[in-house]
Amino acid sequence: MSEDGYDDAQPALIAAAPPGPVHPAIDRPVARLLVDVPLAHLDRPFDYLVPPKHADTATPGTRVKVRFAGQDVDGFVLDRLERSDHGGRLAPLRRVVSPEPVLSAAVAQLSSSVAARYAGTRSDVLRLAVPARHAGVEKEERAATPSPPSPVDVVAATSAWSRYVGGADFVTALVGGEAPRAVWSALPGEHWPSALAHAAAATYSGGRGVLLCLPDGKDVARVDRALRALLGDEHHVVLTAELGPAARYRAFLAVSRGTVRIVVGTRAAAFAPVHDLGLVALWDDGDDLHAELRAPYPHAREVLLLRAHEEQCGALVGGHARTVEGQQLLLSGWAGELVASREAVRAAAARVSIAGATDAELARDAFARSARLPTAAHVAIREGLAIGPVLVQTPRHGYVTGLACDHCRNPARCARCAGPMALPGPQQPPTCRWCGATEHGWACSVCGGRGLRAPVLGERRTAEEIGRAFPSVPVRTSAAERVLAQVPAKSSIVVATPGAEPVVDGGYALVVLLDTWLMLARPDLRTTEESLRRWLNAAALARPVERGGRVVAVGDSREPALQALVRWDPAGFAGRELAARQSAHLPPASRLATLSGEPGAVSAFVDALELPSNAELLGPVHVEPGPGRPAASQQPQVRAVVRVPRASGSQLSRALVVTQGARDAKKLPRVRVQVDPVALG
DNA sequence: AAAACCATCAGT
DNA sequence: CTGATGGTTTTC
Repeated sequence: MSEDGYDDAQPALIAAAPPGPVHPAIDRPVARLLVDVPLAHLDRPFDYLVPPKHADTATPGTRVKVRFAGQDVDGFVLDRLERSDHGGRLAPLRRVVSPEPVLSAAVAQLSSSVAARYAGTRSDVLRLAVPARHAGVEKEERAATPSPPSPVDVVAATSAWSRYVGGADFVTALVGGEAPRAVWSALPGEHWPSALAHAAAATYSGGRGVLLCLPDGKDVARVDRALRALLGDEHHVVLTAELGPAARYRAFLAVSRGTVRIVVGTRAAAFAPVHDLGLVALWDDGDDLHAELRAPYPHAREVLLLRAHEEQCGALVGGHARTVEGQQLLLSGWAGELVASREAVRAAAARVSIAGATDAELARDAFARSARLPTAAHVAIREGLAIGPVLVQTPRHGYVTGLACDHCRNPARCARCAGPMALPGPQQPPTCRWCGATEHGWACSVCGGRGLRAPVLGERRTAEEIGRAFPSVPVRTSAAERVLAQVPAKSSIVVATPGAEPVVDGGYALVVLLDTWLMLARPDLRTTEESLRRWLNAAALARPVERGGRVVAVGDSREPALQALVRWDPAGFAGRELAARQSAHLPPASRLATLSGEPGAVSAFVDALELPSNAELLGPVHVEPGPGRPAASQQPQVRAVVRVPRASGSQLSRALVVTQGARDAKKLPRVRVQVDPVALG
């Protein structure tokens, strides 16, 4: 972490008092502030004179308005000083937007570290960190400081963690004001919202604040309920974007003012100015919802780890799966492992089996070809329904946009450029999504097959098929547009897309994972890791083996990720995956940045970069104008990739900032820089 | 977006 | 050598 320390030290303040009009002497008449402009070369403090009428309100952390380069811009006061080291004359502060100190010293520091880590600007980070002001909320009567919590049951907290080796010690350390750091492999069936709430309560009982980050609103709601059950209503707040501006600012103020010191929220909550932070926790850190979509694209895990480092607090990174980044934290010794014994894992897990979808099995199994459901899975559903609810996980509609060979199921690739094939319309021949070539006589390059199938049917179609196969059983669906949080513990079938699986009291009798081969066909760096994560998360919802719980994965039993699922071995898988990344020079073993934009800009950027000698440069290559933003510029887009060994990561980030700054100063076309992007196709 | 800066050069 | 000019850099 220390390699990321942001060195923005200013020269000593030796200059004489500012020339120009002298105000009646006020205490520290100079305000040092960050202005809200997105240009990299202006990401440094600027000094302004504080007029006497603002002497008491323009305090560090407040929002102000200043005249900057001829226009009115917003800024945050970082500090008040006796004198400035700026040679020229200082302009006066125009207005104090609000005397509310919304940018704490800790978060100001954090913003610097995050900007440095992601080669972005502090103003971009601050836009993510500090929610928009809502004047009405600010005027509301201050919420009363809650009465001290009823004594937290530390024994209960300890016992909630006692199934993990070192779990009790972890809780004790949190209570005692220490800063333990752990990568937690949650047991299948674990009621993890309670476990997180217990860790929070333990930290709180030791007099410190807590920050819990969850992937989505549904998970936040579950932890919110667990915290209410443990501490009542007044000791924590929920902080998510979906609250709306007023409620969000109200929750933020309660935290910023120190009224409330436990925060549960989604990725933006990672910046919440919790007082006396004692623990930061992140659930399911492999979920890509933790990656911010706006520049500089920080990942909640990295933000929280930087915070744990800077604010010297405990850290808990947990999930059913283990990410390679989590594995890296263990390998480097930064965090310790919080896992259950093999026996405890075996006892908590369901019996996992693989229903074959190999060539030979499919050839014999007519039902499997038509309904994607091998006979073994069909039988398992029938048996499962006899004792409880059944969950069927199916890849999202449109999850894979390409076509696949209907015989060997390998993704169909363009003969010319190896791009993915798609059907542009109902009566049209397959077309390459990269080069646009149409393919009238397509043949599979692996098995020679000539049939194509559109591989993803989506959860509705799957539900229809399953409904036909089990006509007497209610079939529900849960997917992105309509997510069910919970289903009753009755015999029924739930078809859900990954991440939208409802929970059920007592667990599912059976969890079926459909089309595992499809998830693995995605052309991305993290495909296998991500697939295993999704399977583990669904499989963790099944009952333990002694209560008849089963998991059936439809796929190829030779697939390593499926074998890791059968053995319930997320740690072993992460270890092997990290080793593979190390030898392939991929993150997190390396630090990698993508530079995208129009061709001339990207190559000029690359030429100007002062790369460390051990850097590798790949590309630039032409890329699809990503589906992300509408056609703002019809310019062709290219992408270059730069990577360096992990130890040189901060050097790379600094070089990127320098080049971006130089280009911004010359008003050259912008190049989008993404450091360690989550997806790299 | 506006001001300050700077190099260049025609006119003295 | 000076002052006007036009493009570039800075922005407190």
